Parts: sequence; C-alpha cells; structure tokens
Amino acid sequence: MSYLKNVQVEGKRLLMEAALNLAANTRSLDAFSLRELARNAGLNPNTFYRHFKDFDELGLAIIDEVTDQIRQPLRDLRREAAESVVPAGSPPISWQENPRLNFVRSLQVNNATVELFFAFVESNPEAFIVGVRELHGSSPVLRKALRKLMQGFAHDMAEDIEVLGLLPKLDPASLLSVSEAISREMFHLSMNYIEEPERRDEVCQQAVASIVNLTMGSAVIAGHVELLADALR
Amino acid sequence: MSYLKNVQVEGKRLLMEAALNLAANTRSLDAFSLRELARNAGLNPNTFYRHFKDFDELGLAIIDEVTDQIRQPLRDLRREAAESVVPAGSPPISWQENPRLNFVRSLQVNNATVELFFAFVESNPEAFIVGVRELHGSSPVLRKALRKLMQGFAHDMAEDIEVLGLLPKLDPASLLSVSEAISREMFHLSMNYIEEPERRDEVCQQAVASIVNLTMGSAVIAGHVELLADALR
DNA sequence: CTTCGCTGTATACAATCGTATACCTTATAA
DNA sequence: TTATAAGGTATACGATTGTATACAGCGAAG
Repeated sequence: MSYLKNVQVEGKRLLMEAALNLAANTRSLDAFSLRELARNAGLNPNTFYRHFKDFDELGLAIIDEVTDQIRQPLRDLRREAAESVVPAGSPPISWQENPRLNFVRSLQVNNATVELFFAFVESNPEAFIVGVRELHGSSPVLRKALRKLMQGFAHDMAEDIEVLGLLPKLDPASLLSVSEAISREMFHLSMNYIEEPERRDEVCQQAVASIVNLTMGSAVIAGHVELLADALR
Repeated sequence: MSYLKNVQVEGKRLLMEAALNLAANTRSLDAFSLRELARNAGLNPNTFYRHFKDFDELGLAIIDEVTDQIRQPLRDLRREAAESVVPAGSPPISWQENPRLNFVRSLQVNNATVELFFAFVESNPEAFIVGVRELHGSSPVLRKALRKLMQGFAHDMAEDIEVLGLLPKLDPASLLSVSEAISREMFHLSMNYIEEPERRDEVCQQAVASIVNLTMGSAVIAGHVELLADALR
C-alpha cells in the first residue's frame, strides 16, 4: 500500500494498490478479474486500459515501484546493523590479524540484520507475498523481472559483505553465489515468517543458521579453514 | 502425467492430469475455470463434482498422488549415488579415522545426487512446477500440504545423511535444519533448471556449491573445524 | 430380476466476464 | 481563444462462467 506513493496519476495508483491487495490477500495476479480489480479500486473497469495494456504490464509497474522503495531500505538496514556493532570510522582490523574478533562481529551483524529484515517484512507483508508468489507464478514476464530483482538484492549484499568486511576474502563469483543463495533462503523464509506467527523465533533462528552455514562453508571451501579454526579456538 | 496412474477412476484421473497440465503450462491452479479444466480433460463440466468438492480438494489429490510417486524415487536416487561411490557392504570408515577420505566421498555423493536430481526434475517438470508454484500460491490449504511435503523430503534427507555417514556427527536438530535448507534450495533451483536450459550447468554447480557450503558450514559450527582442516590439509 | 449407488451427460440460467463505442471533464499547448 | 490529449465514466453485448436439475448406463447387492 504505502509503497506506491511515487505513482503520479490517481487512478493508476489506486489500481496498483488494489492489485497488490488482492494478489496478497486472495488470489494470484492472474486469477482475479479486471472488473474485480476495478471494483476494489473504486473505478470504472475501462479505466484499467488507460494505464495498462494487460496484467503483465500492471505487474511490472508494481514490481518497479516496490523495487525502488525496498532495495535501498534493505541496504540501509544492513549498514545500520553493521554500524551498531562496529561504529563507523573505527580502524579496520583484518581477518588475518584477529580471526576471532571478526568472526564474532560477523555473527552479530548477521543476527542484527536478520532481525531487522524480518521486522521489515512484517511491516510490509504484501510486497513480499506477491513478490515471492509471482517469482514462481504463471507469468514468464513477471518471473523474469523478479529473478532480476533478486539478483539485484544479491548483488547489493555481496557488495556490502565486501565493503563491511563481513567475510574473509572470497573470489567475487563465490561471494555472489553465496549472496544469491542467502537471498533465496531469506525470501523463502519470509513467507514462513508471515504465515506462521507462532513460529517466528524459530524461523528467525533458521535464517541465522542458514546464513552462518553458507558463509562459513564458503570460507572453508575458499581455503580459510585455519582462519576459522583460530577464530573458534 | 505419468504420475497419476494410481487413480482408479477414469474421470478422476483425467481431471487430475488435465489440471497438472494446465497448472504447469498456463495458469495457477486457481486461475483457470472449472469448464476449461473439463474441456481439457474431455469431460462434462459437472463430472468435476463427482470427484471433488472444490479446487483445493483437487490440488490435495494431486499432491498426494505425486508425493507417493516422487518421494521414494528421490531416496533411491540418493542411495544410488552413495553406493556408486561407496559400494554397499564395504567396511565403514569413520570421519575421525580418515577425514580426507570421507570429505571426498561426501563431495562425490553430493555431485552425483545433484545430477540425478536434476535429471529427475527434467523428466517430470510438471510436478515440480506446480509444486513449487503452489507452495507459495494463494491456497492456504495447498501451501500447508506442500510445506509438510517438503518437511518430509528434508526428513528423508536427514535420515539418509545419517545412515550413509555423509557428514560428521551433528545433533539431530541441526541436521534437520540443514536438510530443510537444502530442500528449499534444491526446489527453488529446479525452477531455474527447467526454465533456463542454457544455464543448466551453472544451476547444477550452484546447487552443488550451496549444499557443500551448508553442510561444511554446519560441520564447522558443530565443532568439526579441526576435522575439516585435516581433510583439507 | 430388481434396486441402488456411482460415474458421466444434457440442458438451462443467472451472473460475471472482457472489451468496444461513445461521451464527459479538465489541463495544457497552440 | 480554441484544439488536443489524457483520465475517467456510461452503456451495451456476446462469450464464458459456476452450478442446479434431470436423466442415462452400468456394475454390484439384495
């Protein structure tokens, strides 16, 4: 809802909001009718055609809007978590220098990020529900757009991990690959988080564990076993 | 298609096959009409009601059928991979005894399993497409059923890892948690595998990498760093 | 042999659908 | 000032929908 404030034209915004609502709370984007959508938006059915050629175009518009308003906040969130553990401007200490310190810091940032992430999910469930749903939905156009979006998230994450020194040195390809896997896991778990409120702690822990496993595993494979051995000694 | 041979009643089977077809190739399970389904099955619209109360019931029937015919093959597949590396009956060698040997064996089983898995996906794409799609689809009933199904897969996997000695000793909860994460990753990647034939090698490698990372990461966290260090020395 | 329950069909109908056509308002550009 | 374009509405129509009711074949049970 509150996501779609950038859209200038009244009717267009109403339609996009109604669509996000319907898609999240009732059926898939391709499962409700044009008239049903118009009804929920309080508009004449034909108004749809003033702004969109078909449902794919509507879906893409929603994705674009949501992307703009979700991607940066997610980055900020990660920086925020990092800075709460390592205040900005503090002198960098390499993994080689102090494995244990970096390991612990990494865990803390991880924990904080996951918590903030799920809080973010909770405050904007509709965007996540529709996004994850249509990622494997029936429209090839939307699937492609959403896969690209997730790659974007993964790219951001890789960059942040690099810049914030959250992992010992990985080659760029591996780092991106790990980030992609983490993205997939997080978005998947966000659905469980939304739908099973009574298991939220569990889901949160699951997310933390997966990220730790993925990152530490990749560190091992990249040849940093001894480093981790030192960290855990 | 070939999955639904257990269903005794002709019309019921035709409807389930048609539904799987439509859901995989056109729209979501809730997006096509009862009449469209009947048309594709070559039946009268009303025949639907002879077998199902609504679409959820149809979906559950499909899930049950597919489960029966997919779960055991997946297990066999893993055993097959394991035995191709470590012939059945050969004397067990513990991870403590020979970390390097077990590590290499584990990688090989992993590789073989992933290849077999994707071959399996390729030969039965419809079941996977519909399964993954409806896992995050709009029907709570189907979502729940599919989440349970995935837990079943994860449970099988954990058991096999344990029995086949594919990982150093983990506490049961962690093992299950890792297995669940692997399941999620594999099912997600199966969609990429189906939809992006030109990237299949890449997807395959991604799957292998994620499994290695998850398992080795969990081994590290479980306190087996030194073991891995030995294996990689 | 009859009865009954199961599977499938035929017909029918009101509701809803997508969309074509025409019209109204309002802001902007000429 | 008057055109023009954009955003939104009103009406209309044929196609499709879900489903109610009634009926037909057929195998099993009585």
